[in-house]
Amino acid sequence: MTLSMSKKAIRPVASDEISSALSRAVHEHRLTPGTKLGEDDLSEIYGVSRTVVRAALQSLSHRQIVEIRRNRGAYVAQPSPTEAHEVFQARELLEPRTARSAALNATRDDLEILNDHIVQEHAALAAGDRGRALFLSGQFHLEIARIAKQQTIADMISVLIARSSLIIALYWRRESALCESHAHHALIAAFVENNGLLAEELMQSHLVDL
Amino acid sequence: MTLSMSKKAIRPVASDEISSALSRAVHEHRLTPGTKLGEDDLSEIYGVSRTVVRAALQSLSHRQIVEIRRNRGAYVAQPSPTEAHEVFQARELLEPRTARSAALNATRDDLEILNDHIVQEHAALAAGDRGRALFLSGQFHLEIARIAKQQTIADMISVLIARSSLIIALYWRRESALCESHAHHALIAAFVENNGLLAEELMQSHLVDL
DNA sequence: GCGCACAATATTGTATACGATCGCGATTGC
DNA sequence: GCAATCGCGATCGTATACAATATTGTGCGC
Repeated sequence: MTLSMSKKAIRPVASDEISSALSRAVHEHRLTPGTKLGEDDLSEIYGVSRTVVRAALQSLSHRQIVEIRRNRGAYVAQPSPTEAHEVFQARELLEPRTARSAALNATRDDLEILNDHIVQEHAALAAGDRGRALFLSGQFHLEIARIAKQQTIADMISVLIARSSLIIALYWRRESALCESHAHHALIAAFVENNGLLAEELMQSHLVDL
Repeated sequence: MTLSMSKKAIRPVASDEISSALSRAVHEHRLTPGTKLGEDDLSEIYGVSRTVVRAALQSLSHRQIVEIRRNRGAYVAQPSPTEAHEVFQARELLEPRTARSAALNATRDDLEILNDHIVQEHAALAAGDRGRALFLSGQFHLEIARIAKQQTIADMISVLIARSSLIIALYWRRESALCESHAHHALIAAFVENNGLLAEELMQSHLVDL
């Protein structure tokens, strides 16, 4: 508790510390779909009042990471199969073309960052931290949207990635986190030679794989 | 006050009554970009406490309709030119393909609804209610996403349309609301004959026009 | 006359308190 | 013995109160 107090003193920032913490927990599959997120519990855990917890939960609910049922509380969302299809169809609409733009915009620094993502992902996988690997894999896609200098699209992709993580938690069976690495490597290769069309096609087939 | 109490009794629903009311006001250009939305003012106007007003404002801020500056208050968003481009690029990515799906899915009832939208839009325009015409024009696009049975994409388009309304309020000069009607009519025609490719192209050029 | 500093005011951020609603379990009637 | 209902506990929704921060107005000094 002393710790949380000191952290709060250091950080005059807002309540979305909590929402991003929860978001990350969902990304890393530390919170599984259907988990109840009681307001009192969270306010106890984070050492703040229910007011700020509610704000965080509402934020997550807008991003469809949690579902708020009136007078029932907040639960980690459980996307239906229909929603799952919708999410990946949306990603197929957004990401390939964004990858093309990114391939044309990518600077040397950008490539460095992307490579770093993959390195960290491998490290996490080697350490057995599958959740963190999954999170980094999502951040890789998000980074591409950022490189394409499309903040608006990046925001949309960000929520789609979060929902994808939930979908994976619900409907995934195979341990096919490895094949992704290859796809990501191939994407970077396309970026290196500024091959927009190739990047677009690679992203397309990468998404179809899922 | 008795009135508001009874209304509250009738409606057990939540606080997003306020957020949708504000959203609509923005859509219809009754609230212009940069307008300050004071919490006390709104709570007075709607006869509720600041708590619920804050929730509504946060909701709108997540949809980027209002911008919340810490300890400064909430203001109707003022999209930068960069953001404006991003919004329309995102719409160009999403809407043409969605229109194609919609053209293939559209039932007779759907066409009825779309026609009704246009009729109402013309009526509003004839009545000089340009704001309402603009709102209905946006709803037309949203309806297409609904017809395509893509709720996820529809949600994204919904926020893009809202932001488009802000962009129009900021950067529009010509009174070219008329040409839209023609484009929408042409889209319906493509829907009638289930011509997906035509619908996609029409939507594409329609968006490029803006 | 202008600028800066300080105080007063207003507005937002956070916490707490109270009322409403839902779920669950025990009790009672059939 | 089973089921339905009533009551209790828990949790959420809303309002209000308090604290922190920004803004504005005023007065003093230069």
